Amino acid sequence: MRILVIEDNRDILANVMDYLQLKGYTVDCAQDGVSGLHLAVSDHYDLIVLDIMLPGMDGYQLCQRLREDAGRDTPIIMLTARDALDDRLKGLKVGADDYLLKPFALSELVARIEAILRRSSGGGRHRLEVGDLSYDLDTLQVSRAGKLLKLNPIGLKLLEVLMRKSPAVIRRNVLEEALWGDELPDSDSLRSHIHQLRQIVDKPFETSLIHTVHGVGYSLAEPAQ
Amino acid sequence: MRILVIEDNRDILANVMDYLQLKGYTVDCAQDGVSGLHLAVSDHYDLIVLDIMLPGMDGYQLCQRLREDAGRDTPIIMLTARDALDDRLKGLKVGADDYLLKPFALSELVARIEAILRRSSGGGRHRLEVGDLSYDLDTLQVSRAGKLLKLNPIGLKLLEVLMRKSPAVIRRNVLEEALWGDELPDSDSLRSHIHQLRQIVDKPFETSLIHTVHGVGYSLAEPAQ
DNA sequence: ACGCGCTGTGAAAATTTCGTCAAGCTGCGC
DNA sequence: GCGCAGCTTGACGAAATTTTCACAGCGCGT
Repeated sequence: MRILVIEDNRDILANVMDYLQLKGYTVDCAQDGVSGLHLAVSDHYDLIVLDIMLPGMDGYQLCQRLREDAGRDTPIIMLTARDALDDRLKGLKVGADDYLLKPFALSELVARIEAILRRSSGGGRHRLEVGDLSYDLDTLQVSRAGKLLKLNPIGLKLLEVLMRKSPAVIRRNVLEEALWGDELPDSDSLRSHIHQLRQIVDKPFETSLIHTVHGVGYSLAEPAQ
Repeated sequence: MRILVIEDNRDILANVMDYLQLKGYTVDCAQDGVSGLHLAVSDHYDLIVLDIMLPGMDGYQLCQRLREDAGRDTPIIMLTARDALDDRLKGLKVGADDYLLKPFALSELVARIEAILRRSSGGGRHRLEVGDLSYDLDTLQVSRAGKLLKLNPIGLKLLEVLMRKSPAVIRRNVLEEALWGDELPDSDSLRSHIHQLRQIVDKPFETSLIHTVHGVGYSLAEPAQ
């Protein structure tokens, strides 16, 4: 479990980091808002401990930008020295998951962290559905009409893009970029993968969901539309 | 959802009850510790809002007797006017799930209630369970089908991550990050550890819980799913 | 109808990833 | 220093996946 601690007071920061590492967490830190936000966006964390008062950018702004600009829903626990009601509410309103009043016991922080991690790991079930086709993004299980389908990593990625934008048509170059980024293969292997995907997703069933748009790309949609 | 509010101040009590009923909860109340405990034991509630300072029996005693004598683990949110650290800790230690400092906004109380209800419906305590596999995070004991298993530190960590997110698939790099943070080993030693973990967790039993997802990572789940 | 370019199809070749094992390394208690 | 447990590394065959290629068929403009 990776935790990011953003706190400008060196003493508190060192204490918190030591204790969390002792508890088996992997801990990174930042001492100001800007670098904290940068870390939070560029790397993956399971939870963020965020001080309100920070040089550069305060905790509220950081939280808000992380949620709204970057679209991350990483759980956040806020640390605040003030106990005014408005501050607590403001934190929750801006998207924090919990708060802790200074001074706090390290054991209490850990209790909060565990509670939040328990909550967030259980709740997030991401799933894509188009017609009778369903794709669980957590377990990577794809099924159609109740039947489980076995897909390759590339097949999964392809399907994800197609389902996300369904029923829109996706251009070939967009699909290729989604699969390979900038370093795309010499030959046109996208065709082979679409073919393979069809074998698994469409072939065993009555109706086809994957449609080709000549000269443009592919789309995934129910026949009704 | 049934909520029991134990609070001796009539104004606060009336306010809280009105607001909670407005939010769709079924609310009962008590104005002293003894009748509060009686209600909590004799009836079923999904959550209890408990004031610390009560005539007859204070909140700590009530909480403790509810947990230890009656064996109920009904979630409890404590209300305290003091913000001394010891009081908060004492509440959590005695078995409360959360606390709220007076004065508080009713909207905040509801937010807390919803968080707790979400949490308690989904989760256990300091123990992870998947199928017949169980991992006590306090004693670090892992057992399957009643048999105790002996694991290395790395094995434990690996298992913890896999069980926490079960039945989701965990990507290789996430596992590596969880084990080694940023300083990951030169070669692919994750494979060796998975192998070792399998020898202990899966090999001696009928069914396998650890599954590899080629090109992605690993998952821990019951075969049924 | 014709031809060119785009697409579907199938299979072999190339590459990557995986399971397994054994040897070597490190830190630690004795 | 010795032995031990835990961790890392490298090697190998096996399995799965991805790429490449050749060819047939189709769409579309002329």
